[in-house]
Amino acid sequence: MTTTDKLTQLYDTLFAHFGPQHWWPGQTRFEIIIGAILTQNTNWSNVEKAITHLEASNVLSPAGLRDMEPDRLAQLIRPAGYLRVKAKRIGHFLEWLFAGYGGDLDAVAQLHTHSLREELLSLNGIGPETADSILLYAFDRPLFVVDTYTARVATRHGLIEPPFDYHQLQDLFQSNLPQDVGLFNEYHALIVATGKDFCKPTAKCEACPLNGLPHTLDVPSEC
DNA sequence: GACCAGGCACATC
DNA sequence: GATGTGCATGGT
Repeated sequence: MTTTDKLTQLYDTLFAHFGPQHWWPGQTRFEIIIGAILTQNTNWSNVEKAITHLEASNVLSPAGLRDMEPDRLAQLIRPAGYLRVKAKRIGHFLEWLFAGYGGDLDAVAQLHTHSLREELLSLNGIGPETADSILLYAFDRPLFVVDTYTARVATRHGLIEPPFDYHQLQDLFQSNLPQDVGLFNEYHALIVATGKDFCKPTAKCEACPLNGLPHTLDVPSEC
């Protein structure tokens, strides 16, 4: 069985079980970007609370957040955790957005994928996963988003052998699947759904829909 | 009360 | 270069 076959089978199995995920759970480009920063190492339900606060305060826009006191921003996003860290990270992004693009995300969208990725990665607080989430979900660029769930699923199903880094795991998916924004969108969302429900750190994988695939390894007692 | 959650930067060895 | 640690809140 080729890697492409395995990845396709994995996707088909997850899609059959979970159905379409309709990601990203955010309306606007800007909201997706802010959500991508807020969800760093954080449960999405906590992020939703923070975003609700921003919406209720009518500041969920580039200018709205730029004009806000850092302390006040930190308080509004408090439920998402790491409030001071994330307030700073949002500030760094806004500083870049206004300094280079007048606060206009449509202008940012004119950049080529590689240039935009490099610019995002140069910002303090935006690493590979956050950058790729923004590129895929806010700017429709065909990049596969790798997160802890991806690493866990791929390892447990023998798709990659540790140790590996972010790029190696990303390359596994990108080199063996069609470069399709819709596919990458859904695939990552499905992996997250699996992670939330089944593929836990010390997990009980028994009921996981991926059990029974030819490339499923023995369930590890500890991962 | 411990563990986990859609990371990242920085210090230290 | 690899490994460890701080950052913070809320659900299970």
